[in-house]
Amino acid sequence: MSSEILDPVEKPSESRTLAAQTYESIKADIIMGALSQGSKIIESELALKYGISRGPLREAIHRLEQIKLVVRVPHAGSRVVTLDRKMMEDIYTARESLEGMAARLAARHMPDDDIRSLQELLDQHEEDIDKTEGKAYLQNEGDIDFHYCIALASQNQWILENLNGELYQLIRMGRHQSGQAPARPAKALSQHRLIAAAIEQRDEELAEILMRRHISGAWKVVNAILEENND
Amino acid sequence: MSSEILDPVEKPSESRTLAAQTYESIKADIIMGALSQGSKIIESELALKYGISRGPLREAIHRLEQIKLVVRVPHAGSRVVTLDRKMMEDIYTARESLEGMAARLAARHMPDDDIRSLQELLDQHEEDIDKTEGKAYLQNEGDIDFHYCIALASQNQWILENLNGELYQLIRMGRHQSGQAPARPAKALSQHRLIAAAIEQRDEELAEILMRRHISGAWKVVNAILEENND
DNA sequence: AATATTTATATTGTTGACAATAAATCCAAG
DNA sequence: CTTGGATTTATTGTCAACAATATAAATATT
Repeated sequence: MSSEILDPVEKPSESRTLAAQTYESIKADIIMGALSQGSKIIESELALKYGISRGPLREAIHRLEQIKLVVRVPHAGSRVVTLDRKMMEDIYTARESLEGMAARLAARHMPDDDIRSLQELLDQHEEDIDKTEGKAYLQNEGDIDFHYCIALASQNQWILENLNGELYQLIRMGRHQSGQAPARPAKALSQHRLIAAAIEQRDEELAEILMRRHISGAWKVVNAILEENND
Repeated sequence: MSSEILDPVEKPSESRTLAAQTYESIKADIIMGALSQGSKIIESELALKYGISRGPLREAIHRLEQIKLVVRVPHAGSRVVTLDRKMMEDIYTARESLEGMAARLAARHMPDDDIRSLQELLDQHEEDIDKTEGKAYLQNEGDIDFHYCIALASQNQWILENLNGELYQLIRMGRHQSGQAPARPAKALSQHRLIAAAIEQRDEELAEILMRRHISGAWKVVNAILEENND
């Protein structure tokens, strides 16, 4: 269960359509901040930049609009989304709801072997924390790894797609903007272990409750950072 | 709070783009069954049918793909989605999670005036049930009205958009396919009243639990119908 | 006759030009 | 100066032709 699992279909960029390739490129540029929040997106400009025509670029932008990385108003144009506090709150609340349910479903459906793998993943994270103390980036990716495993184990396609395809992207973008914020890796790890244990014991109720607490706690930290930064 | 609230932005179709108009048309055709499940979508054919060129039609199809009414495979084409039992289960589960949270948030945020309006809406539904006994269609739309009000009252944009824009559409489509199935309007109404009461009392926990029970109960009914029909 | 290979056809992907709209600029009147 | 309205410009929306790909049909080979 490596970190690459996060980009599920990474076909050689040759075989995919231009629209799909460009979609991935722009998405990465937005998440990593190369395209900054609120900046205007001019189709002809970007088409030139990515070396394609406006057709496929348009398709890419529409897809980005659907996952809420881009805001578009007819005839007026598109901008990179601006992540304000309220939007982040909405996202974390939706995530708490869906991921709580995912944890419940994981406790119901996850095969024993996969639960063992999940716990090995947490062992790996523990090592990483000891070794690379302070380097928040890896911890964050590790954190997403764990949550992705739960979403996958829910075996609920809708929940998986919405968490992985939309909510996690927005949360990543938020992190990159407010300077790799979260961290507190040790506390997160211990909570992850409790959740995994609940799943192992097939305790659906507990798994859901613990996951919801975990995420609502994460939100409180993020919220504090957002409030002191600005707004 | 009339039924029209369900299509929030109904600008005169003149002012909108062709892509947007066509998107609405095709969406309606799919939901009402004019385009049947699993049928192939040929761009040039539909473009002719709706009297536009392939460009905007393509945009409409991409948007339909995003709300999962259409399944597309690159270079091969698109088909109207096929709602199998597993997919419906996933949808109802996601809905249970999100709408449970919406009920919780409604109990927290909904203004007193709106709660009164909500209860008047339920009075209206009661009259409708007495009058039009048996006519399931109105009851179903009424049911969606109630749930839409809750989603709106959550004041969570992400949850609102995903319930209203995606999940409700799929559920409507499912209903039209399996012949206006659900009904049981009296039982649904009494549950709606309990939920509204919990919201009125600002009991978040109860509102969430009642909503989840309500939806999981609805799923059991739908599931039974699906299993006897086929599969 | 069955299977593999090639050819043909239908359908999607991509492009550049054109039309329609909205934002920006400029000018005139107060 | 400021403000209101016309004019220009930049940008998006739409179209029709072309290229690339996958499915279907036809042919050849065992």
